[in-house]
Amino acid sequence: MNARAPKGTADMLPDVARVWEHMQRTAQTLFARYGYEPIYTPVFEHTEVFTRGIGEATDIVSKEMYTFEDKGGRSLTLRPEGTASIVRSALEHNLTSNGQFAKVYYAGPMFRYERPQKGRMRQFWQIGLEAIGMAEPSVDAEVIMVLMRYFEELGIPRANMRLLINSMGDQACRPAYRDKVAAFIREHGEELCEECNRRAETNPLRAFDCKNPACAAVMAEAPLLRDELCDACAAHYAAVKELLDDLGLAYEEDPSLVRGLDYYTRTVFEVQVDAGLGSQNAIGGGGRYDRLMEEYGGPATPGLGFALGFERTFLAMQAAGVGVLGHALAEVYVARVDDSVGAVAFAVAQELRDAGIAVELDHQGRSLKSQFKQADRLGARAVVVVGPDELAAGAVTLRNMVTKDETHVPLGEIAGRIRTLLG
RNA sequence: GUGGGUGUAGCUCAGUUGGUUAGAGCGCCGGACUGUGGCUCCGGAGGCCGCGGGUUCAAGUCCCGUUACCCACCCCA
Repeated sequence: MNARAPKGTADMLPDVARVWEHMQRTAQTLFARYGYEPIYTPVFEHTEVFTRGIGEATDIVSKEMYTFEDKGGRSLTLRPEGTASIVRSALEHNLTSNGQFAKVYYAGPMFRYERPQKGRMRQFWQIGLEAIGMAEPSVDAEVIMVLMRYFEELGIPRANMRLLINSMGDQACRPAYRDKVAAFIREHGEELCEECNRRAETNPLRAFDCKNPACAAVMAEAPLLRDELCDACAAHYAAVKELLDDLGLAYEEDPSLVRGLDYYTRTVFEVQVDAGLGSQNAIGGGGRYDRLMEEYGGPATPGLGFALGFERTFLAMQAAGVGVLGHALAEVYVARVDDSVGAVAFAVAQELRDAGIAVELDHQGRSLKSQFKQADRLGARAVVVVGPDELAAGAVTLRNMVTKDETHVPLGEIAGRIRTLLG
């Protein structure tokens, strides 16, 4: 058989899995300080959760989804992102009815059928956070703040990151603006690439994202949504910026920041880094989606959130020199001198483990020397040597691996002595 | 979907103009130290040289195909 993980997937071996767990622990404690609770939703959903939520015309829906039919004939899709599922779940369980709100976070794998490259996988991991049921600008500021604090807590210096923000407008002002951009594109059709011309019909705002220098030059002259926002959106955007200023959080306004999911309204943001990600640059991003729950047939319910990528965040951590986590796999190693005392060594190890101490021991009958090497490699601070000589007197030898002191310890006192030694 | 690069030990890589037993470093196991680690020295295990064809007296080395991975385009986390 083919013993290779499928294209675009990767095994997270212990060295990396340790980092993954560190990222999740960090998220748990930080997010809890801001009042967010964990939530788990299925990794697959009815396909329309994504087609309706993310938008038919987006790249994700039009060409990147893992969609399949199950044995009952249902069309299901492996989640390409997290927000749609969370909002669907909030609607299903009425989490935000009668003025209630939900502040939740999740972590897990997402799936998109794309050509893999640096910082891009078909199965990739995200941590996301959503605040649903609140429309106030201070919620926007809070969510953005949590995201920035999270990266900092992982060791990515503020100086390495760039926070970009923009406003996408709402139902009152975006449609008119959209038409304006479409008209602008048609007007300059000959100067723009084929793709951008097509965008005029499907998703005009995406033309701002085009990396073609000629298109970028033309689009720089296009009308900006910033200048077309309705009063309510302009006020909201101004309030968010003021709050970020008050928090001392530096940001850049980027009128070309048009994120690739249709559900965004008003505030959108993205965190970019310069080093480590190859041709990619975003480690996290998000925005408001005040119309999404309505799209699912629910009541008008505001919300916003962010998502960040494990793989890319890890790359950014490594670029900042903090990618490697130390690991002590055992606090204590129980060594046996020969097979005659193997059962005693095994029992001693169990006793210490029951006492809450991380213990490793040899199962394969290796030499004492090799057991000490192993103890050293695992970072054990003490070794309990079980040998026939001391055992005859009802004792074992306890070696402090740091000071090299060795003492005989009666069998019944091992756990206590080790606890003292470990401090 | 398109383009470029690379596939040799667990890992990182050497392998001269094709020449017969395919190497190094790290890691692993053992020994020097007859019951003891981190240093040093010595020894050992471990290789369908991605896969399939072809050229040749001879292919890890050349040619064709194929596949995998990497990187880039597109777009996103």
